[in-house]
Amino acid sequence: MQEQYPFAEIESKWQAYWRAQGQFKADLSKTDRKFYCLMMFPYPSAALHVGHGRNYIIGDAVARYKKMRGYNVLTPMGWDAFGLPAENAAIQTGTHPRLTTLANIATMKRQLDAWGCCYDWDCEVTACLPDYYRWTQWLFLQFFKRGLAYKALAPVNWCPGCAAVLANEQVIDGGCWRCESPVQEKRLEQWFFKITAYAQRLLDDLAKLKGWPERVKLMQQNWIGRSEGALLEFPLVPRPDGRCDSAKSVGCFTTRVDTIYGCTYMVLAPEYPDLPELVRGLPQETPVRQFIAQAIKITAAERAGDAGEKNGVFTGRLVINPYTGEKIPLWVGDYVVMSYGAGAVMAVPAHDTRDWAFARKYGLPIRLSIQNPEKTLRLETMAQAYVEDGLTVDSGAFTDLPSAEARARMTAYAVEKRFGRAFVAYRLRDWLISRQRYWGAPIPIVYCQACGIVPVKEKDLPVLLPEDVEFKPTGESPLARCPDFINTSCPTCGRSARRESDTMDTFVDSSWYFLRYLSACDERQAIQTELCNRWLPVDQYIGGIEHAILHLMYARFFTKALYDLGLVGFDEPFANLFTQGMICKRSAKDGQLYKMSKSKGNVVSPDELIRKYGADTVRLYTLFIGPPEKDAEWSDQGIEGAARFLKRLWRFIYAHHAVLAAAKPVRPELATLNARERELYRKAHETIQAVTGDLEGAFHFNTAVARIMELLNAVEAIQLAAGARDQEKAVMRFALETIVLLLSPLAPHIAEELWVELGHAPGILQVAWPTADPAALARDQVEIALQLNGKFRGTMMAPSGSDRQALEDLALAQPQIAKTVKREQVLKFVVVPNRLVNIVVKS
RNA sequence: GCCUGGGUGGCGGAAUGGCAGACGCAUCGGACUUAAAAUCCGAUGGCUUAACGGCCGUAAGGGUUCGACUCCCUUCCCAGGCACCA
Repeated sequence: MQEQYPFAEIESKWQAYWRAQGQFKADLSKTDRKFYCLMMFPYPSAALHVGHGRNYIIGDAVARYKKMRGYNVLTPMGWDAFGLPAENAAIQTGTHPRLTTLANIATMKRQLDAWGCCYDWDCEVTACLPDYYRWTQWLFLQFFKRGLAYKALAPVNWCPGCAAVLANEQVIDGGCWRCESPVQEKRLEQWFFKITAYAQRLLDDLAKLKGWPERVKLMQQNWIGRSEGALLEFPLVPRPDGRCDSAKSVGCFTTRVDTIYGCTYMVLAPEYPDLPELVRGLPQETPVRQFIAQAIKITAAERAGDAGEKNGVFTGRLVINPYTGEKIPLWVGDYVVMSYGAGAVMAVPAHDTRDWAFARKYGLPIRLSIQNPEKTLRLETMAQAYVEDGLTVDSGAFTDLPSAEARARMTAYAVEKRFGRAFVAYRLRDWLISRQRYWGAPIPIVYCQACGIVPVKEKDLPVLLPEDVEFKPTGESPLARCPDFINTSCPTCGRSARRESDTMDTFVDSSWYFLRYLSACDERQAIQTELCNRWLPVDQYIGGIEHAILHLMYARFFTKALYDLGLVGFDEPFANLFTQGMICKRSAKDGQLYKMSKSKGNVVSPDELIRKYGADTVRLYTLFIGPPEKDAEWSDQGIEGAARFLKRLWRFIYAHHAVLAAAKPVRPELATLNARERELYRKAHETIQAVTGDLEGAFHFNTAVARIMELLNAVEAIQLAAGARDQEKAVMRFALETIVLLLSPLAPHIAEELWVELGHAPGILQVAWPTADPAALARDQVEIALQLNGKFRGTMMAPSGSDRQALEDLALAQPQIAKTVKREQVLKFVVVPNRLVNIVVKS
């Protein structure tokens, strides 16, 4: 054993050992005590930085810990390898995305190895290779067959930066999730997955996800946005010019039917499909058309940013309030959203903030239909809408009912009179999956003049991405300009036809990869149902909070759809989810704290740090940096602490190597230990207990590392001499072995090496995780806190398990108490056995 | 605006009703060294005291309790999610 901690040498040695021994090869045939440990697979950008590392280091620590606890652990890794950055790089440099992607994968794989993160590489999947995307296409066809994939003309989010459309989930604050360009609304024909068909199940089944963070479930719940209400038809008053309308009524969705008697007008969204027809030939046609043109032009971001200012125009048409028979004006307004509910709202200005503002602006009537419990609302004195529930007033047969009851009875009335029904609206929209870009899985569809939209035959999959393509983005897929790709024959009639030129959103690729790991090399089928049913749901999923809605909702949707298709026998993919916080670093430019990213120029490369300190140091610091679910600031100085700790551990074992080697390998006998030995022995067991609790429960790696550091501090406080008693040597050896074992999931290389130096056979992962001995944890004497009227007044020692009376007597006998307090003065003793005595006296 | 988290030394953080500040970073002092680095030892919330000690202190204010960083109420601030969603 050498004096200096030779991290570089031992790290490559043990990495080779793990690989050679196949330490992380899962035996898929055995599923008793199975543990599927999954980390979100990375997008192969240029290289990993220490911020990415948190995910893999936590995952690796969990996998190693579970292995030592005797689980059959599956930890696969793969690559979310399709995506825009590689294509954008190709536009700039001319290098094909396939080449840069594969080169990046090689780099990142090397980095993961260097970190000591171990995976079963036999299960590796790479989303951009035909043997993977072939099955992504196959799944698309299954969805298509079931009507879950459809093409529709719809207003979509267009990102001018990426020259492609985006799904709703990919629009953040009106901008593109990737490049932050303001998103524009366009009407385009696009492919969608019918995720809304699963809205209710996605919502309901959140309750099943006991092992998910509450905030992630809440975010999904908000995103799905379920609202219960009623769908009501307002009959159209016939046109003044006597011509006919194709629609007889205008439907609207409301959650507040109870306010209907206060409804004084109705508003349509500018995009309302029937609107042009409704106004055709009327004097209002021109102003309405102008208004529509203007409203549609402004982007979603502008609309959101300008919330508050509401604009609209009268359509010249009237509708009839089906409850009152009253004729009310029909308006068009830019505050009504087409894609929610029915694209129309019944306006109750007295009881809705937006309607209030609109009515005030355009001088529309305001009528009170809900009274507050104090019955103090007067229209003349109201400064804003009263939006709470209350009691109905001036509501005909429904007057004087509590809001909830009014809603129930009014909805029932609508059903009875056949002008409405109860309805549930969701905020969730269908998932727009087509992208006008090259580097993705082609959508396996063919357009035939005669047969229309025709799916590619399954036996003809994959639809291969052509190699030689002009990448420049124009808003049309580069594939559309590739005649060899585009021109094909119809799978049904054989006549000449065109291929779909759009590719799939890369979130499609990542919605099922965790299933493919179980059969990565299967050329006959996408998913091995039996195997998946035995290994899933995933026991522990680990990834970033940024996917709380995006990937995590898409993957849940896919799993449910595949369940319905009979391809898997479970309907939730991830039983337990852990979302780690991001690693941030101050920017050298402006001193602000940013998420580590290449664009901010604040990345720290692991390569250099591993060269300087070793992988174990980087791992230990990454785990110690703070609570893993919270964001943390990377500190170049902080890592020194982790480095010092490992060096101290190494040096201590080096310095006592001979003594320890000479020690008889005996288990310490409690009864024969002296006080000092007993203390260290207990500390070791306390550490086992604490660290196990930290790893088992909520992944408190930061406190686990702190406990192990404490144990080393206690060890170092004892100078073990060559002539020390056998018992002392035995306790010392036990404490050191405990440190090494507890450290092995966190800093595995040094743990393997020191385990061997302590005289054991190689292969610490095969060693059982230690358990704390209750007898060793027990104490004869305990320290008890003394309080006088709740204020701390020192401590005293007492025999463990002393009863209340004994503790009271002992407390009164303590000099600092006896000085000022006599028993007669005591009003009350508060005794917490083994912890505290509080003496309450009259003050 | 609504919904979630948070706010503790110079810094990252620990403690979830019972000795606030574990562990680490930084800083200061000392040892070793010709010197420096590395390493080791010690100090390190504020005020006060010659000292023992005392008082104050977990965003602010109030409450519950023998006892509150922890529970409750009010306010402020920060972060995240949703947002003309009817």
